[in-house]
Amino acid sequence: MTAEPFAELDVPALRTALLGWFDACGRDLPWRRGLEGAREPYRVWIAEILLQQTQVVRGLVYYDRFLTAFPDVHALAAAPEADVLKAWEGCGYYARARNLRRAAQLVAQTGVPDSYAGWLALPGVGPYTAAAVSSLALGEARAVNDGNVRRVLSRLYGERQPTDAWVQARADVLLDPRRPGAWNEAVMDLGATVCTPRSPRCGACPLAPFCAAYAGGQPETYPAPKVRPAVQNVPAVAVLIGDAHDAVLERRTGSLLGGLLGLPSEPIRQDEDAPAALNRLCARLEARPGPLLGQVTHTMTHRRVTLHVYRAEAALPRQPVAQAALSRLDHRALELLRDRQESLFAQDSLAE
DNA sequence: AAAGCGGGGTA
DNA sequence: TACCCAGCTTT
Repeated sequence: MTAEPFAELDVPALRTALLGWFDACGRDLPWRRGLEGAREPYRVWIAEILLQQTQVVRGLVYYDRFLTAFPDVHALAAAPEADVLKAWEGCGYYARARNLRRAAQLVAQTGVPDSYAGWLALPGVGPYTAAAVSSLALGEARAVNDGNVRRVLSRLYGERQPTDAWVQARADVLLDPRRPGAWNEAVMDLGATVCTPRSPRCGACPLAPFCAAYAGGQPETYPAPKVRPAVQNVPAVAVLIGDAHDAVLERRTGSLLGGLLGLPSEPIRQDEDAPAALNRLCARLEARPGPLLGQVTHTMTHRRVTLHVYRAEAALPRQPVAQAALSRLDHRALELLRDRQESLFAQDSLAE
């Protein structure tokens, strides 16, 4: 009973409808400079990495900042990792920035890839990004499969549980081989501005006459929500040595916030309390523990980190906070001291 | 195949 | 609060 729309779909008419809408209503975005199907590869590449799991309005801000700091692939390849992470600060998923820099070093040596397969071989470039860059910059007929495409096709065909392979197969069939780059941009623009997750604007949709979910009357229920793992609590202690402007910072290793700097910290283990973890941390640093400044909690998609922030004293080198790439969590921890200093200052002012 | 990885917007 | 965002890598 499902299925048949796929067979019955008038693909040429659907292409005409969507590309006509795109030519009239498509978004004007800074990485869309140049001829259709022949965009500047570097600009498209940076945009596609930035936009992975990141909404366009946010990506726009970082795009300008990043291209100003690293105008071409050679500038990016030559930059220290810390500079690249600083430009990425606040954008999340920091492995993207580290992989991007590594990939730029490869491209600077071997040249810009000239095919889907060549792009796919670069670190940080998966099937989506390789399809996007090769269609937009090289004119290659590769269909992208992202969250927008998944939602649009789920509704178009009335499939509530679209698998990755299911989406890719339909996207491959629909892709207009005469305008692959424009087609990919059109589906994504439709998903971002019309065929939105919660309240789609079907009255403005060029695909409404073709859409199974629209015909069924409840398009907003497609696709079914993804099941997500529960958020885990991660308690930890951190020490602030120095002040809010110059502090002892450590480079975080591992996957969580890896590559960023942050206040020295230790996890609070199952069988211990915060003071015990503080003592272990101070022993490692050869630091003298001080009073509790407060707690900060930061929720990410899959982790809720609660940091107990203490003062400490130690003869360790401090660095300027403004030049370091920090997570939101560490910025909040530093604000504990900033707030405290300001309130002390306010009291001093009142006393005079 | 599933988990892990940021941070913020939206309803 | 729940869900999502121009996904990729590792397990």
